[in-house]
Parts: sequence; structure tokens; C-alpha cells
Amino acid sequence: MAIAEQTISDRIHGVLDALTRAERQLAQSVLENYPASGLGPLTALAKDAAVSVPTVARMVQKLGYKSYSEFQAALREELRAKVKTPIAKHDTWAEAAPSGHILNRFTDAVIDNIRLTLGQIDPDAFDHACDLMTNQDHHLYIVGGRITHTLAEYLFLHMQVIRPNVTHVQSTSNTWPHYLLNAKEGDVFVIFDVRRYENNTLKLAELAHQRKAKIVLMTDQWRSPVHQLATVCLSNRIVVPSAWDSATTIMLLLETMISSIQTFNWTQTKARMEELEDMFDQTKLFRKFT
Amino acid sequence: MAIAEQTISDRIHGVLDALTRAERQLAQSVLENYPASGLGPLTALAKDAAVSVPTVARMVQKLGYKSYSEFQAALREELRAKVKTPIAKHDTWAEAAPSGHILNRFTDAVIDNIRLTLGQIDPDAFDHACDLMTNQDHHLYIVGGRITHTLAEYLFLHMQVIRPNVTHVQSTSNTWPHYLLNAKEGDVFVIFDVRRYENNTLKLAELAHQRKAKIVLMTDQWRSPVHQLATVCLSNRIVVPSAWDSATTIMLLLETMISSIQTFNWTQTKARMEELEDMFDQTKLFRKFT
DNA sequence: ACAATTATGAAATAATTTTCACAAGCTGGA
DNA sequence: TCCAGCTTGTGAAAATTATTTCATAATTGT
Repeated sequence: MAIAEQTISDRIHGVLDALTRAERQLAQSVLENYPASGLGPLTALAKDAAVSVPTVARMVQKLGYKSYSEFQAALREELRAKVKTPIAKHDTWAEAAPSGHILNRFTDAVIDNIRLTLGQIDPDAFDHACDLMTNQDHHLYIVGGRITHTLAEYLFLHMQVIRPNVTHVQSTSNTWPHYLLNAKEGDVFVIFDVRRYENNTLKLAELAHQRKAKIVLMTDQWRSPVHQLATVCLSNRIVVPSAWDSATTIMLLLETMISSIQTFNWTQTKARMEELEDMFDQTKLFRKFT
Repeated sequence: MAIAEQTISDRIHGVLDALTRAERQLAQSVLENYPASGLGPLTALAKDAAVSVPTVARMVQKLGYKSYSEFQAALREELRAKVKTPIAKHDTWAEAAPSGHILNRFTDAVIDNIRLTLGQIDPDAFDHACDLMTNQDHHLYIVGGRITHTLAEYLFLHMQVIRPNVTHVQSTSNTWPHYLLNAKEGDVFVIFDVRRYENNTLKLAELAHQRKAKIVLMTDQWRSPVHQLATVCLSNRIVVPSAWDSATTIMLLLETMISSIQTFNWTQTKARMEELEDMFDQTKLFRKFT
């Protein structure tokens, strides 16, 4: 390709910083499903991006086209050229990077993990887990390990908004036995345990189990020993081209759970969220005067 | 999907025999450079195929579309679907669950986020970010917000193994100004800031910038105001069917970075990992006797 | 070969889309 | 707090584009 030869997508990225808010919003929308959206009428594009019609015309001119139709013509030309190229394969994620780049290799692996994890998940088990976590009659404890405590906290932060009676147990800390003192029959423990499985976590699970608490386990494909005590066990693929395992799939499942629970519990969640917003606003106000 | 699902190209081939001379001539022209030609104005298409304008209108109706614009809309829709990579077109991820189940809906959205994020990432920017984070001549500070501090900590836990001189700055804490006292020119700040962007984080970024530190920013598609100060800005798609935004894509990018950095730094990382293992073993040993 | 039927394109009409001028709104600096 | 300058959207005018009408040409069957 010639030096000056650049796709319209490139051109948009190039001017992105020079664009105004509405224009940038529009540019994002164009890139969102590129190039299809740009090939429709200007009016539709404007509506799609929630900006006004002239904004589109102006941005198009900033991109260096005399008119919208000229812009469209360029898009069509680009499409025509792309289709003509025999092997214009679209099998990389970061098209700007070679397929051997870690961006593409890693993403490939993660997508594979997601596909395999979701492919073998039992929706009933998933729903059951969400159910247990929604039920506010019992306390909810969230437990993570050395690495997974970050996931545990992520879940905790959201569950805390959705409902009361949630505790994040730091399994590495020496204080966790105290939490168990309060654990009652029917209480729910969400436990994260991936390889290398942690002894602390297992012990905690055993104690929780003794106290007739229910356990939701997030683990890997080889399943932590905790799974024998668990009411629900969700296993994830975690292998990637790295020295460590991937938490991305677990994060996906986690967020899906949060979304599901939040939907069931929407009235309450909404109220609690608004209350939280208020409190943040008040904090900000307070800051102003300090 | 439905049985009737067929490309417009297929549809044209299907009716090809039922078409008249001029219409067939037109059809060939449409297929000649499909789909670009069909996305232009009717007049141009007619001229291109050397047929009259009404011929186009009539053929389009024979294909089953009420109007030319409807035909174009269908073409665009087809293009849109085609652009998604084959893997992203997956209809149901959790095959055991109906396609409307949150497991499938949410995963669809996340895969889309990944596709769009990776599709527009600049590999050079990514590599540059990894570079900055690898360089041990300067201190590495990692900063998160109210929710993103969990991601920050995830990164921190890994970077800590890879190299020395890493600090996790809790931007919510009152102690962060102290860290800045030590920040020197050339030090690197990895900052997480997604909507709603946090004032604290911006202030910290400004101070860091004043001290001539370099900033690697992980943000969303709308980009935190910090991006004006950032040396490298990586933006992620985060919208999902939930009351909250998704961190899964950010997590993916994060893990990819970790993998990349770890590879460059392998000898050191390996040594440090082994040392760490030893220390864990000793801790375990120690526990045995207590 | 002729009438009946169907296909085609020029031109007029109708619809849509694009562009333009202007005013309201917002932002950042004094 | 106000003003200057830039951004954004509204509505009208202009341009383009699509549809319909109708006359003519081509085709087919008898």
C-alpha cells in the first residue's frame, strides 16, 4: 500500500483528538459498526449517534471530505477494495497488529476459555447460585485467595450496593475465624479458589460447611477441593499463554451474576444506588468547603 | 436463526432466471462488486449497469423489497453481520440455556466489547505502555478508583512479582499525597479511570504530570479527562446489559499486558517467582509448628 | 405477419436527504 | 460573575434521489 493510503477508520482515529464532544460521540458510533453505519443516510447516522444532523456534516468535513456523499463514496470505494483482495481475512482481533502479536494470541486464548466455560456451564446451577446470593434472609460472605481476593472484592463492592448483610472475608487475614463465629445455618459463602488451591480457603470452607452454611464455589476446570462441600460449583477455563492463569473468564461470569441478581432485585438496588449517589454528592459538597 | 436467513446475493441468484434481460444485466452488475455497488444511489447503479432507473426499482421489488432504500438497509444489515468475526457471531454461548438467558446476552455484549476494543487499539501504544511498565530504572505507581482499585490491585499483585519498585496507590485514601512526594521525573503511573471519572484521580494525575512522571491510562471509550496528561491511553468498551459497567475487557487487556511484560522480563520474573514460592513454602512450614 | 403482451426508458413528480444560516447553550478566562 | 468564543441544534432552503406515469420498443403466440 502507498504511504498516503489510509482507511477512513484510520483517518477518524487520527483526528479523534481534534474533534469536539458531539463529534467524537459520532465518530465512536461510526466506528461501532464500521463501515455499515456510514453507508446509510446521514439522517439515520445522526439519530443513531444521538447528535444533530449538521454535526455529521461538520465532522465529515473535518475528515477532509467536501460533502457527506463524497465521504460515502470513499467508504464504498474502500469496501470495494477490501472485498476484492482475495485473502482479506478477518481473523485477528487487533487488526493493526500481526496475528502473532500477544494481543491476538492472548485474546484468542481468552475467547476460547469463554467459549468452553460457557459451553459447559449448567444454567440451573448458575441461576441457583444467583438465587442464593439474592436471598437476604441470610448473610452473604465473600471469600477470595491470594490473587482472587481482588475478584472477591469486585463482587463485594457490587453486592454491597444490591443488598445489606454482605461481608468480604479476607482469607489471608488472621481475623477470618471471627466471621465464622457469626455464621448461621443457611448463610451463603461465595468462595473463590483457583490453582494453586489454598489451604486457608479449604479450612474456611470446612468450617462454614460444619456450620451448615451453603457454599457457592468459583473455581477452575480442575476444581478446588472445596467443591466437595459446595452447593453450587462453577468452573472456569483459565489457561492462557502467560506465566499466570487468567481471571477474565471468572470476571465475566461474576459480572453476569451481578447483572442477573441486580435484575431480580431491581427496585431495591435502584433505591440503594440513588442513596449512594446522594452520599457521594454530599461528600463532594463537603470537600468543597475544606 | 430462521430458515429464511439468506444473503441478498443468494436471493439474487435465486431469482436470476425469472428476471428479464435488462434486469439480469443489472443483477450481474450488482454481483460484480458486491455489496459496494448496491450501497450507492439508485441512479449511479442504473448508470453503472447501463439500464434505466425504473429497471432498478422493479428488480428490487422482484427481490421482495418494498423500496430501494429497504433493499439498501438489508444490504447494510448483512454487511454489519459479516464484519463480526465468525466467533463473535456465536448465537448461544451457554448452549444449555435459551438465547435470551442473561448468560448468553451478557457474554454477547462482552465479546462485542472485546472485538471493538481490540479492533481499535494501537499496538504501538500497547507496546509502549508495556515498555514503560517494564523499565525498572523508574518507580511504578498503580492507581485505581472506587471500583477499579480492584483491577489496580490485580495488576499490582503481578507486577510485584515481575519487578521491584512497584507501589499500589489507593487514590481514595488520604495518604496518596505522600507517595507523590517521592515521585521523580520519569516514574510511571498506571492509572485506572472509567466513568464516572473521579476527581481525586484527576488531581493525582495532574500532580504526577507536574512532576514529569509518565502516565499510562486505562479508561473507557469516552476517555477520562486524565487522557490529556497521559503518555499512553488505552480505551476499552465497557457497556453491558447491567446497571454497572463491565471490567472484563479491561481485565483482558491487563492480563495481556502482564503476559507481554513478563515475557520480556522472563529471567528475572522466573527467579522472583521461585523465590516467592520458597517463601510461601516456608510460611506453610512455619504454620505447621504453631 | 399481426395482435396481444410484456419490457424498457424518458420525463415529470414526489419524497427524501443534505446543506446552510442563525440562534441558543455551554465553557473557560478575566 | 460576566463576556467572548466556540459548540451544538433547529428549521428552512436547496439539492439530490427515488418513484410513478406514460409512450414506445421488443417479444411472444397464433
